[in-house]
Amino acid sequence: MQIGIVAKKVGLSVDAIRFYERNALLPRPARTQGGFRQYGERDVETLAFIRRVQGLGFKLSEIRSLLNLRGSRMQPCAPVRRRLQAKLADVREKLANLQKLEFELRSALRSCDKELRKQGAHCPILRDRDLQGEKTRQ
Amino acid sequence: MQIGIVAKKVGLSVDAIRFYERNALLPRPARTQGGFRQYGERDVETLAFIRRVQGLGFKLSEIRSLLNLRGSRMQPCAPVRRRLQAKLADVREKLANLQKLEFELRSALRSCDKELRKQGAHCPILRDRDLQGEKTRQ
DNA sequence: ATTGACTCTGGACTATACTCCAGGGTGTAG
DNA sequence: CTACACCCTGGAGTATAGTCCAGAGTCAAT
Repeated sequence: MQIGIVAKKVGLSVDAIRFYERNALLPRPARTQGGFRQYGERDVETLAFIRRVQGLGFKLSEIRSLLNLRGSRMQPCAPVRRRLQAKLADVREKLANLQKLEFELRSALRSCDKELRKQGAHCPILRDRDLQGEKTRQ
Repeated sequence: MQIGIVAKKVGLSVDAIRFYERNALLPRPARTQGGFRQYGERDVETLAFIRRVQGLGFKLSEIRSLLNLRGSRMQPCAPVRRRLQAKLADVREKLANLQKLEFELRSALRSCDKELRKQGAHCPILRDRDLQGEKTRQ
C-alpha cells in the first residue's frame, strides 16, 4: 500500500503520516526501488491506534511511550492503567478550572445585565478599579 | 514609574509588559531622555484590566478589542455582554468535550480493570482492531 | 514514450503568550 | 567618579501538531 491509500484508510493526511514517522511514532517502512513508502496492515493498525488514544487526550509524546508498551510482547495492562488514571486526573483538573471559569463568566454577565437594566452608561467589566487581590504570576 | 515597578505592582514580568506594548495592548508610554519607559496609574489600571479579563479566558487578540471598547468614552455594555456570552458558549463547549473525554477515559479504565481481574495477559487498550467508525479529519 | 496522478525531501510556516539573551546604555547613591 | 541596579533593542527560543511548498522523481496505463 502506498501512503495515500493508507492516509485515506485511517483518515489522516499524508503529511501527518510522514510527520509521525519522523517523530518515531510509526516505524519507517520498506521502500520501493524508487523510494516510495510501502505499508502493510500492521501500519494501518498502528495509525488507527494512534488516532484512538489521541482521542483519549494523549499527546504524541505520550502516545510514543504507549506504543512502546504495545510493542512489548506481553502487553502489560497495569502501566497503561496508570497512564489512563493520570490522564483522567488531569482531565478532571481541567474540568474544575473550566467550571470555575464558567462561574466567573456568569457572574460577569450578571453584572452586565444589572447595569443594562438600570440603563447604566458604563460597563462594569470595562470599568477600572478592582485590582485588588489577584494572584501574581512570576 | 519605571517598568520594573509597574511589573511588580501588577504581577507581570517586565518582558510581558514590553510584549503587550509591541502587540498594541498597552499604549507606548513617554520616555525619559535616556529612553526609559515612564508609566502612570492609567497604565497600571490597563494592565490590571488585561489580567482580569485574561482570567476570564480571553486571549490577547480578544482583549485588544475589549480595550478599544474601553477606550471609547461611553463604554457600552452591550458589546461586552455579547463577547462574554460567546466566551461562555465556547467554555461550555469545551466543558462538554472534556466531559465526554472523561467518560471515555473511565470506560477505558474499566476495560483495563476487567482484564486485570481475570488475569488477562494482554491489555485491551493496546490491542489492535477496533478501528471502526471514527470520524475522519481532513 | 508520454501523460497524469502520485510521491519524495527539506525546510518554512501557523497560532499562542510569552521568556531569555547579548551587548550595550542609564539613573542614582555615595 | 564609580558602582550597581536597572533599562534598552532585536532576535531567537519554547511547546504542540501538524500544514504547505517547491522542485524533482516515480508509477501505471496508454
